[in-house]
Order: sequence, then C-alpha cells, then structure tokens
Amino acid sequence: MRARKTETELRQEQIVAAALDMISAEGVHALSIVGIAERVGIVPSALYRHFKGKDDVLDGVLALLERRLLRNVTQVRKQTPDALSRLRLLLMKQAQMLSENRGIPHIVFSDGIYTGHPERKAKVAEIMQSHLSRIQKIIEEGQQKGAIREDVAPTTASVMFLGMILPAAVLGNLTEGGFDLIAHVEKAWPVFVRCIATNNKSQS
Amino acid sequence: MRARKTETELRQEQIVAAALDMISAEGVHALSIVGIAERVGIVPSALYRHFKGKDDVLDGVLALLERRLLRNVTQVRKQTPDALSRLRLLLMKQAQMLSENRGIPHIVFSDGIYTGHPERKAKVAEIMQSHLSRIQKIIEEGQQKGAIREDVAPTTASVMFLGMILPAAVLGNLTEGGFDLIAHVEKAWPVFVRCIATNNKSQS
DNA sequence: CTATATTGTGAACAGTGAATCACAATTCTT
DNA sequence: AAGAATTGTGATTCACTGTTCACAATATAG
Repeated sequence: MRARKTETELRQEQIVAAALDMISAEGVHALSIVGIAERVGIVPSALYRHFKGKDDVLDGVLALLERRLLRNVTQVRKQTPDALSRLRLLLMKQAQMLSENRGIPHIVFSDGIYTGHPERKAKVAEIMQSHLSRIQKIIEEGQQKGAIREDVAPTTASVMFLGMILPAAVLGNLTEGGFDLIAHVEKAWPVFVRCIATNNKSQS
Repeated sequence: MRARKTETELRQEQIVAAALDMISAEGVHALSIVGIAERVGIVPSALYRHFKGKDDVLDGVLALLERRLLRNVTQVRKQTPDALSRLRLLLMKQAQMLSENRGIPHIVFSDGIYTGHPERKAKVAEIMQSHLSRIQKIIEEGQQKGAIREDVAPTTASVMFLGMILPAAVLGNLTEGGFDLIAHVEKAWPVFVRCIATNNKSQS
C-alpha cells in the first residue's frame, strides 16, 4: 500500500516522534531507519526525502528534548512566583514527562546517541547544563527572597534536584513500570525541602 | 605477531577488563569484538576460545560490576558501625569508583547492553535493586539506633542517596571531566545529611 | 622426548542496517 | 487540465560486525 503524500514539515515531526517512541520502547540501540519508517508508515528510502540521514534524525530528537525541557521551566515560572513551589511543580512535570516518555533518560545516558560524534555529545551536555542553570536560577531567586538556605550552593542543589528524579526514572525503566516514579517523587520532595528550605517556612 | 598462549581463566579476566575499559572510553555502543581483541592483543576469532560470544562477554562485565558494588558495601560495613558514617564512606567510594571507571553508568543506563535481551535487562535491574536494598538496610539500622529520622522511608532515602551521585556521574561523563564528581559529592553530603539525620546529632 | 590438548591465526561467511538511485505516483501551480 | 515540483517505492550497493572453521603454533602431560 502506498503512503499518502505528506508535506515535509509534518513528516519531520512524525519521524522525530516515531524515533522518540522507538527509543522509549526499545532503546537507542534499537533505533533504526527501518523501524522509524515502519512506524510512520512509509518505506525506509522515503525517509531520506525529509532527513539527510540517521544523524539528522537524532539531531531532531535532541532538539525536541531541548524544547520540552525549556517549556516545562517557563510554564512553571508563569504558574507561581515562589521558588519552592516552582521547584515542586517542575519536579511533578518532569516526573510526568519521564513516566510518559521513558526514552528520555536513554537519550541523555545512552552513549549510542553520540558515540563517535563529539559535537552531538557536546550538544547533549549543553542541553543538560542549560536545564541545570535554569533550575539554579530559580534556587538563587529563592535564596534572595529568603525561602532557600544561603549555605547550599545553587549548583549543588540543582544537581541534587535532578538526583531526585533521575535514578528513579532509570529504575522505572529497568523494571518496566515496577517502580512508581510519581509516588517516589512525592515522597522524596518533603525530604528534599528539608535539605534546602529555611526552617522558618513550613511546607505541607 | 603471535600472542602468547595464555590460560582461559586469565584471558577471560583480561577480556572483561578490556570490555569495561572500552565502554568507559567510547560507550557500550562502540563495544566490538574486534576492539576488545585488539586491546587484549589477540585476534578476534581467538576470543571465542574463552567466551561463547559477545553476549557472554557482556554477562561477564555485569558480573564484574555486581562484585564491585557488593565489595564496596561490605568494606564500608567493616570500617565503621555508624550508619551516617557508613553512608558517607560509601558515597566517597562510589564517587571514586565512578570517576575512575566512567563506563559504569553506561552499563546501567545504556540500553545497548540489553536491547532484545529481557533476561539481561532483568539482571541489571536485579543488580541495582540488590545494591539499593543494601543501602536501605544501612538506613534502617540507622533509624533503629536513632541516627536517622523515622519519617523518611528507607526506600526513598536509598534512591535519593543514589541521586546524589548518579546525575553527577552522568554530567562528568558528558563534559568529559569538566564536572568534578568528587567535589560535588563533598558539597552534597552535608546537605543530604540534613534531609535524613535527626537534629540532635551534628555532622562536621 | 613425544603425544595430546589447548590456544592463536587468517580467511571466509552471513546477517544487518544505512544510504543511493532511477522511476512511479501524487499534489500543487498557473 | 498540463506541466512541474514534491513525495513514495523497490532494488541495489556498501560497509560493518559477529561468528565459524580448518589449520598452525605452543604449552602440558606421561
């Protein structure tokens, strides 16, 4: 059966989405042009009408990840001005995102996406560091307003914030849902708050 | 040049070590029989005298990882009876281990090691969970002795403990040493202690 | 020292997956 | 509606990698 002719822009989105899905399901290592094409409903060679090659697709996936991370933070900033609330909201959003799309940790951790591609490795590093610096900024603002202790380095705190969700996401992956990511995050949050919040503020 | 004839047992160790080195350097994705053979100093086909195939080698790497994780915990248990001190020591050992052997996170995270091998994925999950339950046990003992707060679930605390080191290790990997793992861990530790320790105990 | 088992070697095989290309079908333009 | 541009298809090529096998070299046993 012949696939319906579809404009490149839409196909590109479909292809990147299919790639991300495939990574979520089977990992970066199992990502293949054939597999992507099947999911999109076209023939492998047709994919080359829309992307220069596999590398190009991977770059697209990376760009998607970057947009999503940025979007989460900006949304959270709009929803509340309080630093701790922002962090809590962000944590929940991340947990949601990671439990829906389990491929994301693979993108960051799995080497398969950047072995032999130093520039892409640098790109991944840049994405992570940008994300961290956004978290860091929220923390710094919280310190200025007195909600967050001054004696914790914002950098350290931001990495620890990641640490609340990242190992949990990996466990969720490994056990294929045998580990409840959301539940963990909800338990971990009050503990984390005690690490960084000033005592004069109580958090339910 | 011909490689010296060496008994299987020794060769197996060499091969597993070479595989781990290779993973550290270039990632699981770049792990190849040819590469391993080169590092060991034999020809690819000779490797099959000592391992049934690539899968067998990967199982060997996993077993090595398992032994090392277990060893760290047992060593720490011998060195001190105090729960918080044990955790601190363990944290440092892990940091040391991860900064020396950067391939380890890849083994756990990279899908390349278990795509299409459900049994190996289960094995990795088991290794991680065993390790977590050991940490958990230390925490529970600390709670009984009153050093660790009762209101933090040991499971949550153990995952958070992992979270102190794991994202840092990944960042270290991504930036190729641009992120000081040891330094982060030393800063994060006192913050973490505040999360879980009872207030009546002060930790320098 | 000789026989046997063990280990190493090179060549060849097979499967996989990315990429290319000429050609066909479809959509868009005018 | 006719021509041009775009998109889809199937066949094919190419490189890579894991694996096997007959044979050679080396260590070990009796």
